[in-house]
Amino acid sequence: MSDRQTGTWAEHAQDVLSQSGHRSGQARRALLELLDAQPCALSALEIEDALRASERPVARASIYRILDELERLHLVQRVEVGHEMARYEPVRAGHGHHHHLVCENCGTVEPFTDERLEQEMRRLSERLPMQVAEHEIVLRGACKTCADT
Amino acid sequence: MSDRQTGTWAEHAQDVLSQSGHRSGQARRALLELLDAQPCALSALEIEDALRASERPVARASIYRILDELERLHLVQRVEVGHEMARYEPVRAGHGHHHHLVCENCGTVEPFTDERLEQEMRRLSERLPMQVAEHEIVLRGACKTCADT
DNA sequence: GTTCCTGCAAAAGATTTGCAGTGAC
DNA sequence: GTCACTGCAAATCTTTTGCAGGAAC
Repeated sequence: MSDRQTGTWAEHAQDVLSQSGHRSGQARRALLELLDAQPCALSALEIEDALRASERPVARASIYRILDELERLHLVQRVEVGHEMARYEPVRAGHGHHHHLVCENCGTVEPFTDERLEQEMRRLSERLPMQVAEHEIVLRGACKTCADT
Repeated sequence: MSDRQTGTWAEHAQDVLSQSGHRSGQARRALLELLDAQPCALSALEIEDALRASERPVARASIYRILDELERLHLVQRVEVGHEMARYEPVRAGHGHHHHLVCENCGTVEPFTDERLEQEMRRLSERLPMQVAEHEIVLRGACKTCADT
């Protein structure tokens, strides 16, 4: 909220982390940079593979621990898109908020945004018997490629 | 679509099952009745416990197999509400379609419905580059009880 | 009688935990 | 020097699979 708009999400995350008493290790740094470069959500195992493929592998347990902590600090959002494993993506203030299309055939996950939908969600949040902190919307079906086949 | 409106969901499910070439076993019958009596989604393990508590226990493997089949036939919907396991609930034509509020504090899951939201989803489905078959919406936050504490 | 349904036991896959060594501050 | 961070291995938990006996039609 009170951060400059300049700087990457990874830098922002580092700030938040150090302000909440964390030290800076290479595993978390690598993970933050990887996530920052992604257009959409990655699973823990995909993160492990990606980091192993680059020059800095990170142990699976560390990945889960780091993602856990990032989620607790609301720096990443966990997204459940289906039968598979959980996925994680950076939470970027303002822009970047989006939802997901999941192809039931090929499993592809794509992001989408819609302002009217967001308005509707804000209205809903007022009306419901709950203090709503976040929402998650998943649409399932056949993606263009699979529908045409 | 072409079924009478009378009869329970469990009966309807039995019909669909037999029409698609399934026989009728006691495990599936017990599971259908249990699901039919629930107001909201149950996990496979909760189903196992509930059935064991009643007079007709069903093996865990059977529960998963049956839920799988029911999902394939669109008789139940799988709902992912968080870190926990998957949950399943009956799909009732027309009425009964709803979404979920999840309390991040106590884990309670509650259903809600909203017609304007559904309209918005229909509009969205037309506009997106995907043949949308279903949608799932989860709101997270603090439920009334937890928010007041 | 044939084929599906079910239970049991074992396997698989994702995620978590315990512990010891290394590194940040 | 202290305490957080990380890796490795083992454990845990949910879900899946293989197989054999029993039930439905």
